[in-house]
Amino acid sequence: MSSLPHPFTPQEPSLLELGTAPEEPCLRADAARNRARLLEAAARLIAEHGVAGVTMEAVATAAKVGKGTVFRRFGDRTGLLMALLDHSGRQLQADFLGGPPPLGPGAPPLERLRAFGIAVLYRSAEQLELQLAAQPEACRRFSHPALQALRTHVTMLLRQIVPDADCELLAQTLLASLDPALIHHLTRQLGMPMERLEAAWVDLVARVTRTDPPA
Amino acid sequence: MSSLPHPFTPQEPSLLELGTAPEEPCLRADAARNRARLLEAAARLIAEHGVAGVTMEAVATAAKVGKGTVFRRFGDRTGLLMALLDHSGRQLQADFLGGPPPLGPGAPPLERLRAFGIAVLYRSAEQLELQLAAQPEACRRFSHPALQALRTHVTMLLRQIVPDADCELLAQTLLASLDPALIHHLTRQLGMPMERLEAAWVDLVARVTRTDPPA
DNA sequence: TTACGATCCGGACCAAGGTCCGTTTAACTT
DNA sequence: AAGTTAAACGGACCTTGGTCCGGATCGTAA
Repeated sequence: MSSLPHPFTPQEPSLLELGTAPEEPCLRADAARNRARLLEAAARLIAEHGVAGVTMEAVATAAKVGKGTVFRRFGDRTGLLMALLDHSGRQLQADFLGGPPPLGPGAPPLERLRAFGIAVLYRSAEQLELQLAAQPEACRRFSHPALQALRTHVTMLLRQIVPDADCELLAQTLLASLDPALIHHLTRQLGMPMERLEAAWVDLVARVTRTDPPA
Repeated sequence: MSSLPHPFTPQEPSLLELGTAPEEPCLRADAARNRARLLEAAARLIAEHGVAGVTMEAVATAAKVGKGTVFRRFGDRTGLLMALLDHSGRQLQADFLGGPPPLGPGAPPLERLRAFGIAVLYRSAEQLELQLAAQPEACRRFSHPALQALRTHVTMLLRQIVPDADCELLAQTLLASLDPALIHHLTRQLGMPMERLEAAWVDLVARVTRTDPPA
């Protein structure tokens, strides 16, 4: 894998200010320097050997730094990848918070929402390799036979209810809202009661299948 | 972690018929025997030490089998966990394919769809530990600050458009349909063009925000 | 400038996932 | 019953993520 041209080619001159330690108040001089070095090295490795080439040891070596330093700074491999991702993340964030319409303020909410989704869509389509590397195994869940069965079933039901819609993709969305990881996050980490999730599901189904656009 | 009672307590006597090699046509006698042994051992390990205790070597040892055998049979750790999950997966599948209404055939599609989501919801809520273990890192993505910003933004927009709805959860759903891994799956593995995704997003937004009296 | 404490660095070390290949064995043939 | 072959087995071996702690450095205060 990854012998084709990689989407992540650092053209920005000021890669050093990439992710200026958001949460950590102040970093000791050497720590900050090493952090920058590491991010630069990681970006270079990605450009040269693809995401697979970003081994913690390789990054450490390329940055002329000890392996332990990488882990102390970024926690783990995922943390490092996330830090790299943070850059474009903040870009998009700035765009819809203060940029020009229709993404930024000024346009009506509905229009902004449309533009938002499309922006995310295309941004994701670029950094796929990196995005996926930060979430190992992330795509296998979609091809799991059991899930495919669920999807087929939901698609079939949708076809009977809203024949005109893109039922495959609608089914994907519905199933995405039932993702175990999401449920875990909502109930365990955010403390939402199951009843609320249940109500939200029923409401979502109602909205999605409401079939009366009088044009 | 995982010192509390584990949700996965094998009470079923016939654990051996758990996942009877769905795709692989026929398994050699010894292979089938070892497969069963491995699944049994894995289930026991989970019950005793939680999912974290399910080390490939531990499973192999407990099943009195070589490590290589585990990998040949299940591919990797995720594969093994998936195989364990398959059981309840097939159960649910049978329920909505041939079970009694409202889940099974007999009820109107809309009602079945509602019941379906709720069933998945509660099933997921049980096997969380296992589900999550099969998708390492799966829940970290939700707490990532960049994603939180997106969510806040979408929630805010939704509040302006459909103030009566549960906008937080609606936002979660919308964002879930923009998940990078999902986009990758749809475009790369299923070959859908971006234009279709874009259209689906616009349609989804329209459906979700359609604000006409259901009553 | 010196002294000192907090912070950081480095790389040896460990555990666990994943690979490889020579050996064994089940299933089928004659 | 013996032979043949494709498949399965086992466990040594490699890689890589992650931990640990003695020693080096930075920032600061005197």
